[in-house]
Amino acid sequence: MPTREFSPASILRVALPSPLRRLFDYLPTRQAPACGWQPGLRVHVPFGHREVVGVVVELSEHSELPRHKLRAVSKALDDAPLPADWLWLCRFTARYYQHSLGDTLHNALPARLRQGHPMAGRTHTLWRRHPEAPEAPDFGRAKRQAELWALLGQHPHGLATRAITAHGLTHDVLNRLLHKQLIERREVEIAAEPTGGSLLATPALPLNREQAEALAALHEKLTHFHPCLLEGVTGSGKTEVYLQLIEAVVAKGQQALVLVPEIGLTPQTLARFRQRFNAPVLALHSGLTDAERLDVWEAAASGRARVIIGTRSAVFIPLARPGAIIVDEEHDGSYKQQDGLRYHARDLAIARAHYHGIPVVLGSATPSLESLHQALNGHYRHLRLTQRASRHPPAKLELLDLRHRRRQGGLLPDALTAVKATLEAGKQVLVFINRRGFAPTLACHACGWMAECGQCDARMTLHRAPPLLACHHCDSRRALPDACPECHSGDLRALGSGTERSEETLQTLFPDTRIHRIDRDSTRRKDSFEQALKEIQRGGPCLLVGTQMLAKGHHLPHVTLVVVVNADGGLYAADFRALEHNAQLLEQVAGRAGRAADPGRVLVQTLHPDDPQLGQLAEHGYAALARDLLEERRIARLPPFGFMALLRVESPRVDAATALAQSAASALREWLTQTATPAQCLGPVPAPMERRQNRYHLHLMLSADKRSRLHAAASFLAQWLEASPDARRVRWSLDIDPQTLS
DNA sequence: AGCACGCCGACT
DNA sequence: GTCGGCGTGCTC
Repeated sequence: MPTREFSPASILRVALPSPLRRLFDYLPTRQAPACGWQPGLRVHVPFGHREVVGVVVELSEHSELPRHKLRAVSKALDDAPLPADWLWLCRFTARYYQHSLGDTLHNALPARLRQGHPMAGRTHTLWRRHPEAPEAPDFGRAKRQAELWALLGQHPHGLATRAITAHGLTHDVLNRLLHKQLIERREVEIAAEPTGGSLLATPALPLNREQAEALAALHEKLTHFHPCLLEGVTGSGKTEVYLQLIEAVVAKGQQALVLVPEIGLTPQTLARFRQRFNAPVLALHSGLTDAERLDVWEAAASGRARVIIGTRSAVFIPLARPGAIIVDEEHDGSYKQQDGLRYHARDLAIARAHYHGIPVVLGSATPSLESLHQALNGHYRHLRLTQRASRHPPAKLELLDLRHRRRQGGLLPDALTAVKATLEAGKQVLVFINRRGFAPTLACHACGWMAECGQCDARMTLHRAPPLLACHHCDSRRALPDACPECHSGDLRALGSGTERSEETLQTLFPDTRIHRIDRDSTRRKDSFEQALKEIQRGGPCLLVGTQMLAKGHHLPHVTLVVVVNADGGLYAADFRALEHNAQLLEQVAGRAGRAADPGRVLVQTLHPDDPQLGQLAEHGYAALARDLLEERRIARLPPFGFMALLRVESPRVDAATALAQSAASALREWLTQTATPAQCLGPVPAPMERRQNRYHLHLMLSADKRSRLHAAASFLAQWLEASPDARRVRWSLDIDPQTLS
């Protein structure tokens, strides 16, 4: 076999699924794979006392180790390397986030591939009517068999097993018809499946002037790296711009990758894309089996899939002919992975678009300050959509003073009056409370005792259905005490209110009104959320009580009043991003009001009605507040004007965590001084809520004005930790560009 | 991370 | 006697 430009390698440098941030050298097997040894080939190798799957990333003539210490690869798993774009992105990610390359590759590979299963030659079973079967066989009383027969009649090219079982038909029914030789099965290689026909299924919608301008701007540079911020108020038609951009990309024979937030990948979203394009639109969502995930991977890598929609991890999908990347709701927190490899999918999408030389569109009604900054300083193209389809201007926030005033179910009298009027007018009301459960805690009115979690520095939340105390930071639960455990008084009271309590109180105030509570507890059952949404979208007066789940994305055309029970969540928090996130959330919630024919009202209850920033948000909206916040960040040299990395250290033993954090800090400070690196090291400090699940958390903050300096310091820190024996006894992780400080 | 090795306590 | 707790060390 010819090896082309690759000389017969003497050493294979392999990345392995291990936190160790280095490669491991192996000797090649006697016979090379068909393509010769190349970076990107998966291999089985002996590693310590076990066999693991690794990826060859370099070929070399020499090893640092003496030859007799090297072991040989057990076997090559592929006869062609993994996609080059994928490999590039993984290497970039590992470097940027200071993470082991082997572990990064492992994370980014579909489960089947990381388990060592072969890439190619996979087949689907398709079932169809036997060509020689009679037209209308008699099934007698076998209703299921007749049903299957009829179903296959509609699909002359055959139907996949999964599609058949989805109709409620079992393997047993299939086998019976197979036995009677009425149907036949075919194994079809997945790579050979047809790719769909004409481009447009349903016609594009007409664009307004702003949409047309945005689209024209995107069309200008379809063959270049072209980062764009599409800042469009709720209901301004961002999705239509995405769809028409994708249309252009697909028409050129290229692929589009669409990233959506975790809760954004709904059947409706998917249906909207699928209806629009009569080309393969594949979704990567949590409901897929490992085999299906691999199918999507293969379809994207081969170019058969034309549109791929997925959440955070979809940024790693390989693309044969990339044409554009879209990041919808780019400010959404779910794009940042919060454990292990802490990558930000939006940032990787930009890096990827740069690598491919293609446009990337970041869409949001409430852009992150990072993206807004890049748009304002000209690094990104700034496209704006300010007109709402409904012609009503976005509702202004009306601030209601919570101080010294009675409330029922969390609502002030003015708010209740507005609720009553709205319901009487036959419209819907959304009550937004960012707290699930019945009440934030249970307190003793006699001695002041409060229910605290035994494992966390946190109060336990009172739940009513079922009745218990639950910690929202760990999985501990407790039965409700009959009396105060401290003073044995029976006067225990719920303190404050959550969604359950508001629902209950509002139901007594509006006994004839249908109330839907939407939070993580009420939507445990698989499609209960979908069901509730359907009912809500049909119209008719009702009350919606819910958390963030309701705030994001969902189209609620009959809601004309939104009440925010408490807007103060982020106002005076320690986390410098809290206000940005709080403002984004408020704007999103407010966007739920009056999306259809009727204008909306948004009532925002607050203990700080005179707060200038809340006032700015209420009076001039998110865009105005965001510019103020950017100015504050500039003065404070905070992101996006400075760069940060956060070392988190945790251990069940507070002394071990503290000792490591302190010695890491002094090692880093010494290094900063010696190398004269202009970067700052702050801490270590106890993390907010220091004890969680009986583990103690400490933070060491690194900051610098230039990304390269931050990178150098973070790189030193990671190497120091990896070499430190003490670091093996505690858990630590380095978070580059942390999104939250908790 | 995994996994083996090794050294101590409390069981059939 | 040995089963198993987790501290320590190593992985090309």
